[in-house]
Amino acid sequence: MEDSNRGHSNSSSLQRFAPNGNVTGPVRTRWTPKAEQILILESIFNSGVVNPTKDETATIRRLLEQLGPVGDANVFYWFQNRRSRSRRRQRQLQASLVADPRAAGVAQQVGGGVQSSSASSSSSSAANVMLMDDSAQYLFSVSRMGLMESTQSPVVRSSDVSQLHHQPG
Amino acid sequence: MEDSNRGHSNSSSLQRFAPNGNVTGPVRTRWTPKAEQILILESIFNSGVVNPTKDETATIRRLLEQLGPVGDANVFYWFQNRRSRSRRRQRQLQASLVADPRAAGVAQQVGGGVQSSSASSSSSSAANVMLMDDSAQYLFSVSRMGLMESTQSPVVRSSDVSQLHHQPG
DNA sequence: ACCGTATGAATGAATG
DNA sequence: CATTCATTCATACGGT
Repeated sequence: MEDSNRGHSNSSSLQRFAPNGNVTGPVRTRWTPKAEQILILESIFNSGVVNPTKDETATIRRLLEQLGPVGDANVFYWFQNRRSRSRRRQRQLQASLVADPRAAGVAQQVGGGVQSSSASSSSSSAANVMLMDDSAQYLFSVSRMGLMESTQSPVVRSSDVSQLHHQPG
Repeated sequence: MEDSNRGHSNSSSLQRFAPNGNVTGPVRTRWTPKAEQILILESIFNSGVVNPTKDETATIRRLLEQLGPVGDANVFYWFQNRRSRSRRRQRQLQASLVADPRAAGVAQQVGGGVQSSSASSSSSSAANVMLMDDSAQYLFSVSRMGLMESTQSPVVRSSDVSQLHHQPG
């Protein structure tokens, strides 16, 4: 009963009833990451892992899973969206400061800002380590688990999430 | 001196404090479009431009900017929400009249209702020109400014059909 | 003063 | 990776 890998549909708490009081509705299927999960994800992202490999994704998923139900697809989507949004913000920010140099310096927290190249999870190396609060312990767990070393065991657990495009409507 | 093309927060002296006098962080004030701005936006939307490209968005923003502070993001969000809600209302209306055929005929004004799915800003062509009130002058301005003539470089997408991951390993 | 609605903003999920 | 859709959150605003 490997219910893990696929995109997880939130099924815990938060029951939603139809506006007319009809309960026939299929109670929301979108993953809502918990605050701690987001913290972990952002820590990882900020640590330089902006585009995790398949196994890294699985590892991260396993980590997050300890705090609540989540699937590989969710993690994958999260990083994809994060990169995209990061880049967008970066561009907008750039444009803004070209248009108005006075805005320079304010540079509010818009995200780490992924390296422009095809940074396929430049894992270790010159990762721009930023904040090191409580969530750091999770990162340690990660490194211990081998996220940084991609020491993937030859255990092919049929965890091939290959096609995740078949989500129930 | 165009100080911003990014999501604009209302800068018109609307500082907001929590009811208890507590300044709860980043008082995120949201953009409140002026009546004339909404008129322009709806005119454009009704003229068939339901999904403006990036440069069209910039042009529209510039237009609106003459009536008050606004950013590209605001315009982007506006069209996105307009499309979404237009569709949603259309759906609900449909559902309603399937459920209760007696409701047919009332067909209240629920909005333009984007004609089809992939209507990627079918700008000119057979745009369903509807109302031609005062706001039409703005539209003329728009067309003069070249909103309809997206002189955009050929967008070649990498479209490498990224499965889940494609690591160079 | 509260409450319900309209709507700007954010983000997960998908598609190309 | 870019763009889009759907759903949800947050809030400005009008009604009672």
